This record gives sequence, C-alpha cells and structure tokens, in this order.
Amino acid sequence: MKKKLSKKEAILESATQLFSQKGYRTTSMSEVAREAGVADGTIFYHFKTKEELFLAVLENFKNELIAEFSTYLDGREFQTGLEKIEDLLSFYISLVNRLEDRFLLLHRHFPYTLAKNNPACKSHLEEIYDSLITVFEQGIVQGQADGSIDDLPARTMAMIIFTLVDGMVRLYSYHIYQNGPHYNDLIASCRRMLKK
Amino acid sequence: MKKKLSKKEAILESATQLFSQKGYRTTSMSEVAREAGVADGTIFYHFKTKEELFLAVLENFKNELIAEFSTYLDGREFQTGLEKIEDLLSFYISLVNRLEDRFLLLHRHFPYTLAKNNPACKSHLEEIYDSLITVFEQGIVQGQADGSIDDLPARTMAMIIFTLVDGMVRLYSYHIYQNGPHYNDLIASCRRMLKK
DNA sequence: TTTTTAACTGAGTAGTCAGTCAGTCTCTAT
DNA sequence: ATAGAGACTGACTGACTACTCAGTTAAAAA
Repeated sequence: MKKKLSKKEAILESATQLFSQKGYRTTSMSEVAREAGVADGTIFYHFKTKEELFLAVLENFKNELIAEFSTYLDGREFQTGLEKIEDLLSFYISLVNRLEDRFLLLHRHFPYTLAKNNPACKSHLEEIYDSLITVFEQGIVQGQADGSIDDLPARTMAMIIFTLVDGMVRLYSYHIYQNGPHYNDLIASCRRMLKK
Repeated sequence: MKKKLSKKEAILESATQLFSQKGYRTTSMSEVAREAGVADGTIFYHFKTKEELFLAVLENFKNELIAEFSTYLDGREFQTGLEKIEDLLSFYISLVNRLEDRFLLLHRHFPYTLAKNNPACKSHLEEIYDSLITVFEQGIVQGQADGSIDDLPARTMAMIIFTLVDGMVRLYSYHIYQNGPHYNDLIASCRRMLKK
C-alpha cells in the first residue's frame, strides 16, 4: 500500500519543489519525471494533465499549511490576545523560512490566474487565505475580550496584518531589498496598530 | 522623426499590456506583433531578444511611475507629515487602479526571477522600490519634524507602510478576497502605527 | 500455475515559439 | 533620377513540450 503510492508521492513532491522554485510554465513534465525518478508516461497515468498535477500540489500544500498552524496552536496558551498575534507573526515568518521551497507557490502569479477559470483552484486559495486570516482574527477577538487589543473590526485588521507579514516575507524573497532584520519593527508596528 | 519611432513605440505599448495582463512566458512574440500591427520580424529588428523587449518595457514603466509621483508631489503642500502619508496612500491606491494594465508587471514573479542573473533588471527594480519607499520616507521625516509622527526608524517604517499598501492592492487584484472597501481601515491602521 | 488487473514505460506526435534571413519597401542625399 | 541606408516583412528553422499509446512488468486473484 505504501509502495503503491510511493511513485505518485515522489511525483507530487518533485512537482511541488519545481513548480515552486522554477514556476509552472518553466517546469516541463519531463523535468518533473526525471526529478522523481519516473518515466514521463507515469506522471500522466497518475495525473491526467499538467494542470491537474498542479491542483494536486496546491491541495497538498493547503493541507500542510493548515496542519502546521493547528499543531502550532494546539494546546498553546497565550497571556493576552496581543501576545498571541505577536507569536503568530514570528511563527509565520519562521514557517515561510522553513517551507521556503514550497511557499513560493503562493507568491507566484500563476495560481491566481488559474483560479479565474478553475473553481477548484479558486477554492483551494480561498481556503488557504481564509484559514490564515481566521487564525489572526481569533487572536484579535481574544485580545479585545482581555483588553489588550482596541475595538477595531477584527476580520479586517486580521487581513491587514496578514497582508503585511506576507508582503514583508515576499519582498524579502525578491532579494531586491534586504529587509530580514526589520521583522522586529514589523511586529512592533502591528502592536501599535492594535494596542488599546 | 515621430513616425520613425511609431512602430517601435507600438511594440513597446503592446508588449507592456500583454506582459502585464498575460505574463511574460504566456505571451508570444507573434502575439505582440499582431497586437502592435507589425510583422514578427520587426520586433527583432528593434529588440534583439524577448528578454531585451521585457527590459525596455520595465524601464519604460519605471520612468512612468517616477514621473507620476513627481507630478503628484510637485508643488503640493501638506499640513503635516502624517497627512502627507495618508494622501500618498490614497494616491498609490488610485494610481494602481488607473494603471491597472501595467501594474501587474510588478506583481508577477518573472521580473524578480530575471533580476537574479540580469543586473539591468535588478537595478530597474531597485530603482522602482527605492523611489517609492523614499517618497514615504520623506513624509515620515517631515512628520517627525512637525511632531505629527512618532520617533521611529523612518526608512524601515516607510518600507513597512509601502509593503502594506502594495500587499493590499495585490491581494485585491487576486480576486480571492474582496478587500476594496477596506482601504479606509488600512489608512487608519497606518495612522495608528505612526502617530505620536 | 494461470489469469486478470493495475502500474509503469518511453518512443512518437502534433503543436508552439523564439529567433533568422534573404529580400522588399521607403526615404533621404546627392 | 539614382544610389544607398535604414526600416520592415514573413516564411522558415530548430528546439522544446504536453500528451498519447502500444506494449511490458509486477502483483493480486482465481
């Protein structure tokens, strides 16, 4: 059973790496096959088209992401909602570093183009963004209950904060601006934004 | 003289539209030629390679952007530095809307990939980001002088604020989250971040 | 053992695309 | 008028790529 899935899994892993690092258009199916140690035809046995392979990669990444956050939050207690937000910011930054080889998937434009005429792709992306923003939102709601965070529209503020961290890590990944050491200022800025 | 440049300009304009809307890889040179009303070979007469055409497009956009900001700021007076920042945020948002057909250029991943082994591309991008961030930085410095903005690292805060607006307009352009109406909250958040 | 089914293979196909080139057109200078 | 230069053309080429398919191998069922 494990062996049976193993080639399919190898394909999925190679495709994830390559689509993320090199991009969808510039990665050929032969390249994925070579990287996975598999014949060209084998890919098409498991995934009908390149697009379908991409969707499988995206879905897989979505599940990984959601699992990462749920294990991080599982059983963890925070003094205040504000502290939770600050921790989440650090966690997100470290997560992007750790999963650098697949996070680029979300920072490329292709998935959003595909989402326009592929409902499955759109819903994967929506689930990803929704779950990430919801995590931040819950921190804000908690902070508003314990008095550490001001009375602001929670969902919107969650989106703003998420957009900010994500924008920072993306800008960093461009290597145009070296803004790694500015994460402390980023977290401080979010604190000022939210504090009562 | 004008007529002499006209086909080259038509090519540049079509390439800008197509590279922005469809992306570099998915746009063929024949497509650009057709759109510009020109024979395939004509493009290669003016631009040796596709990459060179892209660089010309990027440089052109860089100049447009810088010109837009300098005419916006030219002779405009702001009561306080904080007001200047708020105005700049609104201006940036309206600019992205107005130049929607070319702003996507910067929101795609290709230029940053190219920048890795093409110094000209890298320096165009650096100039773009540098000039945008510098505009915000000057507002912050002014605000710190007139007492409307707190004593924070100006350059870093400028980068944070720029990253935030740019991230918001980008997320909006993905059509995953409809966050157009949240621009007021965005501006309010920046105010809280900066205010003394 | 034999049969059946699923997994896998890689050479082949049809299509696309960046870039070339031999030649035509247009305009200017003489 | 004519020569010459620069602008322009589009058919062509070679390289690449997503996908197919006829056939092989491996594994499970009978």
